[in-house]
Amino acid sequence: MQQRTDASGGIGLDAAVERVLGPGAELRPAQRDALGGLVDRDTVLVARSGAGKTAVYAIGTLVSGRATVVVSPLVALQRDQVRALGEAGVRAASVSSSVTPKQSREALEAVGTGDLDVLLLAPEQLQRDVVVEALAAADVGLVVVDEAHCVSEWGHDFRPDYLLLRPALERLGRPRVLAMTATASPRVREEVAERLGMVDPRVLVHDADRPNIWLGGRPASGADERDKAVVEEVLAAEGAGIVYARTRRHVEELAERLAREGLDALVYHAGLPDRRRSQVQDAFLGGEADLVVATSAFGMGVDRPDVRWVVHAGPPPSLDAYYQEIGRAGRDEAPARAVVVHRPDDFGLNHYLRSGTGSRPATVRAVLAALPAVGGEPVDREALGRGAGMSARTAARALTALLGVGAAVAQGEGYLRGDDRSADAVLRAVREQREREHELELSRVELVRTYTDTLDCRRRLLLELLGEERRDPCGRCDSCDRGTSQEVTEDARVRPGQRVHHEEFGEGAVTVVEQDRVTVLFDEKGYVTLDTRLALDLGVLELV
DNA sequence: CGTTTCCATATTAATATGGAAACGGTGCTTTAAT
Repeated sequence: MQQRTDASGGIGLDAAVERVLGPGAELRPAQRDALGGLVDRDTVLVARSGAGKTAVYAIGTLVSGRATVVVSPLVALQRDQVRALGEAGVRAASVSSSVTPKQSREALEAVGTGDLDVLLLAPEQLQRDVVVEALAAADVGLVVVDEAHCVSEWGHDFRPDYLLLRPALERLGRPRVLAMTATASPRVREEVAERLGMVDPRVLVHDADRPNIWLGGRPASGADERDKAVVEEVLAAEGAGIVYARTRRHVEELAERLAREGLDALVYHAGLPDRRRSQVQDAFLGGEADLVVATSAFGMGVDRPDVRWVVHAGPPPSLDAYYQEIGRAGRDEAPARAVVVHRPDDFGLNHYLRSGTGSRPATVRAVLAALPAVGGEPVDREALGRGAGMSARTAARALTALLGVGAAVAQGEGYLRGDDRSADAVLRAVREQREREHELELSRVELVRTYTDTLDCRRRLLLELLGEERRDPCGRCDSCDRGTSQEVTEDARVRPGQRVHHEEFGEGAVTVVEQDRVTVLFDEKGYVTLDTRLALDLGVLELV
């Protein structure tokens, strides 16, 4: 174990850099940027995988001499992360259902005594009192939210504890927060910052583009045509690759179809036993297998440098998700290829999958009734569940909705009413809020259609969505190859970022500009793609 | 939203049609019995 040196308990920056990165190594610009000011302000760091995001908090932790808590979504990856941190000279451990209670207890004690630098855990752990109390008593200087896009992508429905991170952070005494992700559109970045309760955060964006990945799209009219196109793509591709399908069944079908063509494809989805899943992932990562057909479950942790291509058999649920998935290709920076084969009818599934259900009204009503009135004594989640006659988990889900409309607030270690609106008024507000979110989600699904159908430069469209303005066509997508990409002229009337007003949809910001279409993210309505000339000339859309 | 499955009903009494119902993706948890 290394000796701490200076008075604050931390070691110097140079020493920390050397310990984490190795002798003689230097910080990359992205890392230097992120480290400077890390202790002064909350930070959202968007940097491509392989940019050394882990080193940022490892070094930050060693320098500050205080403990760091890392919220990491997948328990299955935490063991590797702990090991990697250990090799970098950082004392790390994790708390989860896959370590023994004894190990968990010891890890929490070690944080308290300053004998541990980094503690990794899933967001669900921060809803357990033993965990939060131990961490609140310890000297935690930084909370890192890794794969921070999960806050937005998973929080709403799938893993609601992501939305309860904010009150958990309050209970820890609001340490500095660093949210890290490889890709996120400005909308997702804003949501992450807001959901985590960041105040005036720094937003650092580095190298969103992956210029070595060639982008393409192939339309198909029927299911058979679509699958045939996928097989063609795979047959024509060289090197290791991933086929993404939307359902487990489709994954299995495609694997069989590829087998008939003599291609040995491994199958990966969450319906397989854990043992099989790790076998497949290890085989792919280890290079014993070069072809995997998978659902979106195959993703985080797939860090093989020489993946040469990614083919989507059907549209992804959002362009944020699409960029995540194709980002698994070409990490070695050698040429790679990403093709989406799309059929109009397949968008229906994404509509369903993105629709989300939310708590039943009766549940929301019961939780609301169980909350103490304004000025009362706050109750914790367990008590809330008991009071409402349901599991703490079910209650927490409804609580998230109530927090979202201000009908509930977190105070200290518990929750209470945020105002004295009637139950009917609150339920109406919850329903309206859900409808707004739903509409926004559906508009994100439709935005994928804008990408698949475009004749203009695909990369420019994707990058503009991610908040990077580009004028010149990229030269490495099918539109550019075909010559249908357009130069953006200096006198273009709309550019990304421009605020606009639409007579029906209200205020919004231009997100993507194509040859003759413009996509606007309206504050209330979500993403809408319009015919630029028509909208502007008829006065339907005005520049603000 | 679209596809598949299931069952009832219809008639080419063993297969066809149709309409209703079910299903579709990501993972954390944790307890009890081997």
